[in-house]
Amino acid sequence: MAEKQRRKPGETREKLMSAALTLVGKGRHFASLGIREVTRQAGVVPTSFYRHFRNMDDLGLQLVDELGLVLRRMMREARANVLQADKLIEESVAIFISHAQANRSFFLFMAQGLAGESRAVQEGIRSEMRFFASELANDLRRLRLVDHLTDQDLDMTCDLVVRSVAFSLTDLLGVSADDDYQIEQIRKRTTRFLQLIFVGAAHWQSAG
Amino acid sequence: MAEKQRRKPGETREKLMSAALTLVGKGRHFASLGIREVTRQAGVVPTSFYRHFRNMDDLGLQLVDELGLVLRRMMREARANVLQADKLIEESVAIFISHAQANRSFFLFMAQGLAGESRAVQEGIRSEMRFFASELANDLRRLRLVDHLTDQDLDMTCDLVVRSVAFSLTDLLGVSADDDYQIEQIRKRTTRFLQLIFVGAAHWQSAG
DNA sequence: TATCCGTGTGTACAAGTGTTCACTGATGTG
DNA sequence: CACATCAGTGAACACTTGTACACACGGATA
Repeated sequence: MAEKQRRKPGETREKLMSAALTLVGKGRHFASLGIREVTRQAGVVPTSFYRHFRNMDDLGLQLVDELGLVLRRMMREARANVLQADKLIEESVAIFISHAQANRSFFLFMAQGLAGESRAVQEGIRSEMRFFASELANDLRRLRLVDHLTDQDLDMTCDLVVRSVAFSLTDLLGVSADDDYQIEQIRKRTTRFLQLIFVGAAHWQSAG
Repeated sequence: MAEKQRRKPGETREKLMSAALTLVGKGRHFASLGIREVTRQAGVVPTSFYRHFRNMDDLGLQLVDELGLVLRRMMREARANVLQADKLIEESVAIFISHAQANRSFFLFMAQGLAGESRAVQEGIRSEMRFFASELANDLRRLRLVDHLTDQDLDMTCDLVVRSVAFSLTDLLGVSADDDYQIEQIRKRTTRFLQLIFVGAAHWQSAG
């Protein structure tokens, strides 16, 4: 009989969460994962699951919280590294893509969750995106690059930006992680999307 | 013992496909559906499934084909109804939303499939979206509204338009089907997104 | 008319599922 | 030190799952 493994507090919890992410990273959809499957991947007995989560939806919700941390780290890096305003879009997109690659499973989970089966997870991810968009709006206001836009129009613009980038996720995650050529294409295309949007924003007043 | 039910050819096949859609419409994720579950919903014995599909992925692929038909019907209606160029965006969005409501489960399936678990379904949906975008580009070219754009830039613009609309799906399908207020908000927001994009396209030359 | 084939049916089975339960040992607290 | 709590374990449960098989029937074909 195997000995009971005593671990650092919270270690099994993390193992379970990252086991779920691993399975998602292997191409499975989060909605199709089962408790036994996840515990098996985590190298833990099925009953341990209930010590940390009530069910898979619960685990999903806690993953969303961690996703929030990943996004905040990304924002921080972007703020620190994007120095010249004229390269703002290009560099931001590059940072986004490198984060998406470094946390592939996480972003995969996010893309899945947007149309997922748990309403709560769905709402959580949506809320993270709203937060992201509003932070972006604040940054742009601070940089005084968009003074001609009303707050409302700026919010809309940032919303569209975040959506476009999020959609690029589905492109990015659809290609193999080391297909540099394809990834470069996606980077370029996303960059041009954002440039197009900001050109629109720059002339919005006259058209609105 | 129940008599064997003789049905029109292809009837059971359709029943199975629409049973899957029904379950999706009830909030389930396609990736989590099982063969028995679908056959149960269809009122058919499990073994019948194999007469028409090899597995659930196969059924998904055939749903994608039908989705293509829905999208083409939508395009046809849009071409027939959008008469005045100045209302082009508004009316197109309105038509899209009404179709999305009328075929809620179908579009739900589409939104799910974009980050789904079957690579083939994913690619199929992506391909439908590309087709949609290229048709849109052709229409715009024909209307001579965007003569200043290169073909490539027009394609990019249409790609962005289609993505933005597709993303609105996740908003739309997230609210209750009879929440007219919310739906109206989504309609307005999507319309403004597209207007912003086209303002960008209109000034793209000078900025490109 | 005889025959084949497509399609629907019931039965069967091994494997996997979520969840409960009672048990065990380490850890921190009084 | 005694003890409650937390977090791990294995066994057991009733149930569902995918899939195989043999069979039945109606319509098309020869």
